Amino acid sequence: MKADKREEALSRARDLFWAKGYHATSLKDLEAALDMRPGSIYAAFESKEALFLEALERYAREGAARFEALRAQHTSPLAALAAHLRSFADLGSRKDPARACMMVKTVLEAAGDPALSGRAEDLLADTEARFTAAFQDAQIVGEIPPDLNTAKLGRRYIAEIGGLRAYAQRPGSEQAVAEMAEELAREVEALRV
Amino acid sequence: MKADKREEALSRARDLFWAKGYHATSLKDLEAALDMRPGSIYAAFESKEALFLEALERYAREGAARFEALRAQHTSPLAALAAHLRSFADLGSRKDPARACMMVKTVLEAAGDPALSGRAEDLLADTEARFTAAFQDAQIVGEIPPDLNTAKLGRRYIAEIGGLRAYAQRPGSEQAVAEMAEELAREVEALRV
DNA sequence: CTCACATTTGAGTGATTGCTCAAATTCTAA
DNA sequence: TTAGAATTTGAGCAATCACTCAAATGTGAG
Repeated sequence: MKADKREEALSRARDLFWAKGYHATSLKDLEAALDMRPGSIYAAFESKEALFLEALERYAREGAARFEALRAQHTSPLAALAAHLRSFADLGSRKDPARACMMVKTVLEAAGDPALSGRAEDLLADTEARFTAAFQDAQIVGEIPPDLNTAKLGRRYIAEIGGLRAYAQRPGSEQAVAEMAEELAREVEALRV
Repeated sequence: MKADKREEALSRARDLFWAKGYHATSLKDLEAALDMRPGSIYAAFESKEALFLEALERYAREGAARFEALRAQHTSPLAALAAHLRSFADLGSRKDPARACMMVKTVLEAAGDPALSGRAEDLLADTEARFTAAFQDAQIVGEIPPDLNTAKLGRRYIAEIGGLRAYAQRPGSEQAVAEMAEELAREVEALRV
């Protein structure tokens, strides 16, 4: 299979799995979404589980890239963290497959499946580490008080985003989500000395 | 089927569904957990979906009762809201089937199934309304400033709990969850005029 | 105890699950 | 143009899914 065709298929699989979750997505669904027959799917990806894991990996990588892009365009680490929160303000009006985070959805759905939940947990830990690193950098450049616990800030930050995006999954929450994203961004900015 | 036997079966079903989610729970699993044969399950409960909905309803009712009990034992509405947050401090050491909220898990897992996600959304809205009402009462008795938006406070409060409990689902989070619950409780208390 | 009724049983239903593989098709290079 | 390799096809596999129902068992009244 050609490399870009494979990427395209992986994107579609990511969208399907993100929207419906692992168990509710059948191979019939995947066949239709990827426009591939079972044999081709199993030739390109090892199994439904392996395809899911690769799609999840891709989802996490894209999210990390978006955050790193914000870090690159903001000199201030704190400004990047605030901008990242503000990027969820329009969560309600996006065409995304789901509003909640695919890693969080996986940890909650696949609690009994170590291969899936374990990988999702690791990817969430990586994500949290990136947020914590940004708070550390903010502390190093003197943006936030030196006595603040950056690990605690990172945990709180990722928990806050998880809560916001799970809330956003509820219908009619668009306005509330926009307000809450702005409120969270201001709270991060209020850490500035 | 005797009434208390039915209640017992419903409790076990709630635990199984709460732990594994709707799709990952098979009728075989339920037969074993309830110690009932398929015919009896279908005689007592209409279908797997109806059983799940009744179990979810029960979960929500129990959660509401716990919060109302806290409200009854605290004269101060704000103290009840803070105590409720502190009740999640030991989330990590409990024997509960799962650490995340079953209603949130359902909204995220059953996004494509209106019967399930719709009911879970409604129950979450009820829960949010109870929190909002507590903030309103706090405002009425003059515990918090009269210019605060209690609907906003209620939304933020339930989103915060959702985030905390989803975070708690990750392994090794016990200590962090205890700290975060305490931190959230103090922030609610800090609203006091 | 007996009988009528209510409940439980579990083998078995058709549908669907993730997945396989021989055959058909497409691609590559000489 | 053509032979050989690589890929795709889709009918069909065994296993499992949610669920049914005739038969067995349990229950309460007389």
